This record gives sequence, structure tokens and C-alpha cells, in this order.
Amino acid sequence: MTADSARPLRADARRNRDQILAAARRVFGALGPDVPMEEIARQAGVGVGTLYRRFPDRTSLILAVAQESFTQVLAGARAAVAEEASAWNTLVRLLHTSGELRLGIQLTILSPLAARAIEQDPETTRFQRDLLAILDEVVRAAQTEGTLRPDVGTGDVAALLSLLLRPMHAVPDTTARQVSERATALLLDCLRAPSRSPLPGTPLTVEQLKPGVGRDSGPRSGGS
Amino acid sequence: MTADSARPLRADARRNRDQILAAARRVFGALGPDVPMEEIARQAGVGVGTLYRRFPDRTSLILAVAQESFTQVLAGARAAVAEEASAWNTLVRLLHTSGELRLGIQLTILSPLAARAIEQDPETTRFQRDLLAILDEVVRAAQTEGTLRPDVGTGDVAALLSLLLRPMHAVPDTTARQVSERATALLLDCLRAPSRSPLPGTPLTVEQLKPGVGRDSGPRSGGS
Amino acid sequence: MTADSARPLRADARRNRDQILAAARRVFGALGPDVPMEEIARQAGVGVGTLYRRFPDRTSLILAVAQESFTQVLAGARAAVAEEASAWNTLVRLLHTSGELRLGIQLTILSPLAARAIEQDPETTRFQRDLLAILDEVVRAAQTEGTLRPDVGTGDVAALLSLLLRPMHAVPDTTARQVSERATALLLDCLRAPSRSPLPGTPLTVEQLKPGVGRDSGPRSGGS
Amino acid sequence: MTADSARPLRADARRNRDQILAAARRVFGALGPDVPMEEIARQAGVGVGTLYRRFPDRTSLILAVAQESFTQVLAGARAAVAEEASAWNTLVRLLHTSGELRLGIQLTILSPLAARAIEQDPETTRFQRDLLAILDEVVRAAQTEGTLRPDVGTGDVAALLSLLLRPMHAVPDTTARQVSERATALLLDCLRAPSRSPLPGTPLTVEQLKPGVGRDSGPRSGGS
DNA sequence: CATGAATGAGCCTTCATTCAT
DNA sequence: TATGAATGAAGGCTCATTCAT
Repeated sequence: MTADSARPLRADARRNRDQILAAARRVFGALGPDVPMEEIARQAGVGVGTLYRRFPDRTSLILAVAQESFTQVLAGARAAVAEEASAWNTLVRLLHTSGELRLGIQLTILSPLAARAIEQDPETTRFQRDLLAILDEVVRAAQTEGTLRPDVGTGDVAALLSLLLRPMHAVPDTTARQVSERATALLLDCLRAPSRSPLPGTPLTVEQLKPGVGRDSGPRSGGS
Repeated sequence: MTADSARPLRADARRNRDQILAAARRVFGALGPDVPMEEIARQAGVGVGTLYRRFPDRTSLILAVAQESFTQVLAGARAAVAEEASAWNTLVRLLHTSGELRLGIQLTILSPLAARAIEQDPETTRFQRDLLAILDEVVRAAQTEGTLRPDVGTGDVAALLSLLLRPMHAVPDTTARQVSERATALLLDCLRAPSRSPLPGTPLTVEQLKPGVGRDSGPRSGGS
Repeated sequence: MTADSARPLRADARRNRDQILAAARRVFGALGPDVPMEEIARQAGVGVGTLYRRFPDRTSLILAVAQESFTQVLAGARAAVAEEASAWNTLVRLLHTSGELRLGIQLTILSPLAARAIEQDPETTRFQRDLLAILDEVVRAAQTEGTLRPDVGTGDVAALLSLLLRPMHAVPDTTARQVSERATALLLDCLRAPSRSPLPGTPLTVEQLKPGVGRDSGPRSGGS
Repeated sequence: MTADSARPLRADARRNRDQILAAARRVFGALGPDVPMEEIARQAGVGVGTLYRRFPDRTSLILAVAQESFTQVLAGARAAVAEEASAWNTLVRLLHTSGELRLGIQLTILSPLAARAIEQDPETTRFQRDLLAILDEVVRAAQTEGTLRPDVGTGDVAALLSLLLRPMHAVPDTTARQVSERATALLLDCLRAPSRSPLPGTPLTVEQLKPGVGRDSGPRSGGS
């Protein structure tokens, strides 16, 4: 995934790289994507120099973290597709699984810098495309089997998922977990066919989520 | 709201102050709460010095923006309560109205600094308390009148609302708006009584949202 | 003294000027010569604008304070000369009297800016010249009358006096006062003829105190 | 002295640190303790960043300079005690030796910031205590041996010493040196037993010099 | 290769001084 | 004339990144 470079890294170098990545996830998670590089290095138990040898700048570190996350999500998604009996069950599992990786994904989202980096990174973009493709398949299948209300599009599901993955602030951790579970359950309850009340507009397609036209630098409006 | 200082500010000073506040909303919105103060000053058409004369530090500027937002939300909420015929309609309107002010509220949420400031500001805290009190009333009333599913608590509704208010990234503005509307509709669809499938756990109370026990410095995990 | 400007200032302007001067003495004394001009203005009960109308910049305010002090010292010195019976008594009184004005004099000494300003101000320079002239007279007279040891020059006395006027730090006020009194007494004890042990070098003349050759920007070495 | 940190600094870092310290002494001496950090960095031939890496803020730099000075004074004092035959000679040597370090000590005294920092630094405080202890011993011994007038206390001597160490302004360097020598000689002449005229009050003890009761923020009055 | 030192640009904030009211 | 608002230069400090050891 993250490897486009040629030779496969000496054992200790490998270890360093992993430690750094782990530290980055942890620290980004705890302190946001703006933490001093030095802090990350310290937590990884290496010097800044080493960090920079592995990841030439902050952006590339963020990307690496993001890619790692996406890789796992993707793997999880594929497993869900393969292992679940119905499309609906796949969907349920997708929503729950994603929870695990929320952290990695979002931290990515808190800084304009990170946002831009990720948007522009082909690797990450590919992940997203793949993920959306899978989701799209599942959504259609679920609608075909009659378990998912027909008036939502893959875009809707993706957007909702992404909103549910946003971090909550200033709330006890246990509460956050409960919110997470109950919100997911509620959402699934909504999504189940048949629909009760009609939704405004038309189903959102995957295409409509593409970075598109509107302005978009930094944190922007959106969500309801 | 923001005014506790004694005398009422010279005409031009007043104008400047307003311009600064407006610029701050705009710039915080577009670039996040970490933008250089100088950028805000420029957009407001004043020198940094002027900005600092009005708002002695970044925190106080953030607070001012936040307070302004909350003030409006609160007013909107009160109007909704007063003017709508049923509790359900009030709830609907609350969800939609809040949309307008999302921006002000959230920008507030993107930096640890801002988060801390807002958590600690008594003024803002009061707003939150009042808002939650109103919401609580509406929720109970709606459940009493049988329009809101009984297995959700005010805490659930507040948390969902807050999630929906999170900004979306890298998505065309028009899409963001659609997502917003459709997600709100979907959510309302979920919330309407009777419930279809049961939710895990018990209704979340307002108390459970209080900053409480779990660690919470900086951006932390949470969400669904 | 401080007046070279033509017309004699309207009553209220006069009052303002005096309040400013008084505030400056007080504030310089308490907070050092680097206090914000705004602080001085506040304590004087006027706006900064007014302060600047009276004293076009910090330097001129410092000079005004210094001049006021020197004026008083000079007056005191003349009185001492006129009223005391012996040159020795005049000297004693000079040393004690100066105590009162220490504050005004020194504050002048704490900032490089002030130092430079004072050195270059002709008015102040004149005061110093006059003061030294008087001191010189008294010293010679005392030596003539046989009460002052003959191996000290006016320069020595002036230097000692100036050292004794330095502020003490981090010491209770009452102690400072005692130190002051006892040191003065001790000094007088030293100065009284006949000398016991010979001093190194030759009597310091007034000329040797002139700003002269050596480097001298800002706080410089010196003293014992 | 200044070293409580663990590992012993790389060779070049050490060199830089020393250059910075040297530059600081020089620059503080010449321009006062308020000089821009950048000036110090330039004179040390390093970037500001380096300076800040070594001394996290101005205060710590000032303290380092102060500690260096005190260390030397203390060493000198101990040598004097050990090597001189009589207590009187020790005292003489103390007064003269101190002259060398005057600069470091005083620069320390010109800014409220510095003053506060030094007062509060335990290291420096300890130095002062030790120094006063030594002085106290010498004073008593000299009085016992009958060479020091009995009506002065250690507090008197310390205060006088400190006054003599004050910098002189706007005076040629050579004059400053002469003043220094002659004033010291004169002072010793005063201190020698027997006393000629009685001093007002009672001998000042070391305790009376302690920061104590009187107000003392910023430059305050004091000295004779 | 790893390390941590050095660099310097950039942002925050203060305050002397000017100027509109 | 008095006021206090506005300005902007200057200094403190941090941190991303580079480079000597």
C-alpha cells in the first residue's frame, strides 16, 4: 500500500517506521493533527531526524496514517461482503465495523492541510473509490433484496456514515460509545425498508460526493 | 450578550467591532479557528492592533463568535417553541433551524484551544444549558403527545443533532446542502413514533452529555 | 525651568500637565521608566492624547521629571549653602537632603533611553553643572576649614553621593531607610578630616566625571 | 551549578551554549537585561532558535548569567577566607574581589523581570545565603580581632558592598575604575576600628536584608 | 543510519505614536 | 482641546525542516 519505494527496508528501519506510524495514530488521535513533529518522534522513541527520513514531511505522515486506515477499512468491507449472508447484514456490519477505524480516518479531517493532502493523494483517492464501489454494490443489493429503503442512494449512506464517524467533544468516553451505538442503530432503523415518510430531493449518487464545484478550502459548511 | 463592559463604544469603534466579528465568522468558517489573527484583521479592513484592542486574544474572539451564534440559536429555539402547534413540529423546526447556525457553532470545535475556551466560558455554558433545557422540554412533550419514539432521550437527540451539524469536507456546496436536508429528514423519520426496532442500551439523558469523567483533552474519538 | 514655550498655558491645561508629571514620577518610581505611556495617562486621569499633547514623546516626559527633580535639589543645595554655619554642616545637609530626591533622580537612570536623553539635554546638563559647582565650592570650603579630609576631590564626593542614591532592591522599605541613614553616617565619618589611611590615586575632579572618552552606552560598569 | 539536566551536551552544543552565555553577559552588560533576544543570538553567532533551545525564555538566560556570577563570587570569597591571614585582610580582599563580578550581578538588577526571577530562583537564593554566611563569619571575626568597628553589622557591610557594586552611568571607564577603587578604600577606612562617630540606629543584621515586609515590586526607592 | 542541534520563517502580542471625533 | 481609537513596527517564542556529528 504505502510502498512504492523499491527495496524493502532493513529490519530496524522497518521497526522504526512502524513505531512512528503507531505513535502518529496515537498522537494525532489524542492531540490533533497539528502536534509538533517532535512530539510524535518522542512518543515513537526516535529522533526527529529519523522521523523525517521516513516521512519527508508532515503531509506524508498524515497520508501514511490515512492509507493504513483505509487499507483496514477496505479489508473489513471485503470480508463483510464475502462473509455475510444478506446484503442488509453486510450493511449492518459495515456500519459497525467502520467504528473501529473512525479514529484514523477522522484525524485526517481536522486540519485543512490534511484535508487537502488526502484529497490530492492518488493512493488514498483510489481507496475511497474502491470503498465507495463496494458500498454501492451493497446498497443496490440490499435494495434489490428489499431490505433497504429504495429512496436513498449510496451517496446518502456514505454521507451519513461519514457524519457518524465524526468525533464528539467534551463528552465522557463511555457516553461517546453509547451515542455511537445508539446512533448507528437508529440510522439502521431509518434505512430499513419500507420507508415511512418520503425524503426531499432524489437519492444521492456517489458522483455527487466527488470534490466537485463548490468552494472547499479548509473546514467548510455542510451537514444538516 | 457579549457586552458586559460599561460604556457603549464610539460609533466608528462599534462599526469596526462588528466588521471584525463578521470577518472572524467568515474566516474561521473558511480557514478554521487557527487562522492568523492578521488575516482576520485584513478581512475586517483594520490593523491587528485594532483587533487586539477589541478582543484581547484569540480566545476572546472565538468566544465572541460562539456567543453570537448561540444567542441566535437560542432565539430561534424559543421562537420555535412559541410558534409551533405541536411538539413534533417544534422538533422538526429545531432541527432545520439549527442548520443555519451550524457554522458558527462548529468552527468553535476545530481547535483544542477553542474547545477549552468554550467549555470554560460561563456565558457559553449557560447558553448550552438553556438550549438543552428547551430541547428536553420539547422531547418530553413530543413523547407525551405520542409523536416521538419513547426509547430515545434528550441526550440522544442532542448528540444526533450535534453530529449532523458537523462540517463536511471536500464536497460541493450543493451536495452538502442536500446531504444536510436528506439526513435531517431521515433522522426525523427514525425518531417518529412508533419505533420499529429497539435500540441498544437506555435513553441518553442530558446529564450524560456533561463533560464528565472520560479524558477529553484535544480532539478525541467518539461519534458513531 | 521646564518652560521654554511661549504662552503660559490655560488653567486646565496647566492642571493636566501637573497631574501628568505627578503621575509620571509616581509610576516611573513604582514601575520603572519603561511603563506604558497609557498607564501614566490613566494614573493622571487623562487620555493618552492629552499626555502626548503636553509631552511629545517619552523622552520629553522623562526629561521633565528629571528637570523637576534637579530643580528641587538645586534649590535645596542653595538653601543649605545659605543657611548652614560651616561648610561641613552644609555638606552633611547636602547628603541628607539629597535623599528626598533620590527617587526622581534615579528613575532617570534605569533605562538606556532615559540615560541618553538626560545626558544630551542641555537644560539638565546645566543643572548638573550648577550642582557640581556648588558642591565644589562646599568641598573646597570644608577642606579649607579643615573639616573635610584633604585627599578627596569633589569628584569623589559626587560619585559617592550618586552611589548612595542608587535604589536597593528586594529589601523591606524600613531596612532601606536604615541602610540609607547608616551608610550616609558612615560616609560622613570617612570624609571627616583627618584621614586615617591614604587613598589610592589622586583626588577626583569634577572634570573627570564628564561623559568623556570611555564607552558608555546603556548600563555600564563602574562603582566600587 | 546551572546543570541539573541529565546528559552532558554534545561538543558543539556545549560550545554554543557557552558562546550564548558569554554574549548574554556582554550584551546585558552593555544594553541592559531588556535587549532583544535576537541581539544576543547574533552576538553569539547563533540563530534565535538555538538560543531558545538552550534557554527556554529570557528569565532562564538571566538566571544562568546570574548563577555563573554568583558561583565565581562564592569561589572567590571562599578562597579569600582560606588564604588570608587576618579577618580584616579577608574583608579587604572580599571587597576588592567582588569588583570583578559586579557586572554579572547588577545587570541582573536592572529589570523588574530579572529582579523577580532572581529573587525566586532557589539556586540563586542559596548562593546569596551562602555568601552572606561567609560574610557574616568574616565580619564577626574581624570584630573579634578588633580590626572592624563594632557598631556595624553584617547587614551594613553587605548593603554597602551592594551599593558600591551599582553601575555608574555616563562616566569614562577609567574614571569609573578610579571611583571604584577610591570608594572602596574610603569605605574600608570607615569600617576600620575604632569608630570615630557613632552611627544612628543599631547594627543591621543579615535577617533585615531578607525580602521581608515592605512593598517591593519593580524598581523602588531605598539606598541612602 | 540515527540523532538531536541549528536555523529561520511565521504568528502572537504589545505599545509608542498619530489622528479622527 | 481632550479623548481614545487605529495603526504598525518590533520583539517574544514555536516549530517545521535541514544538517553536522
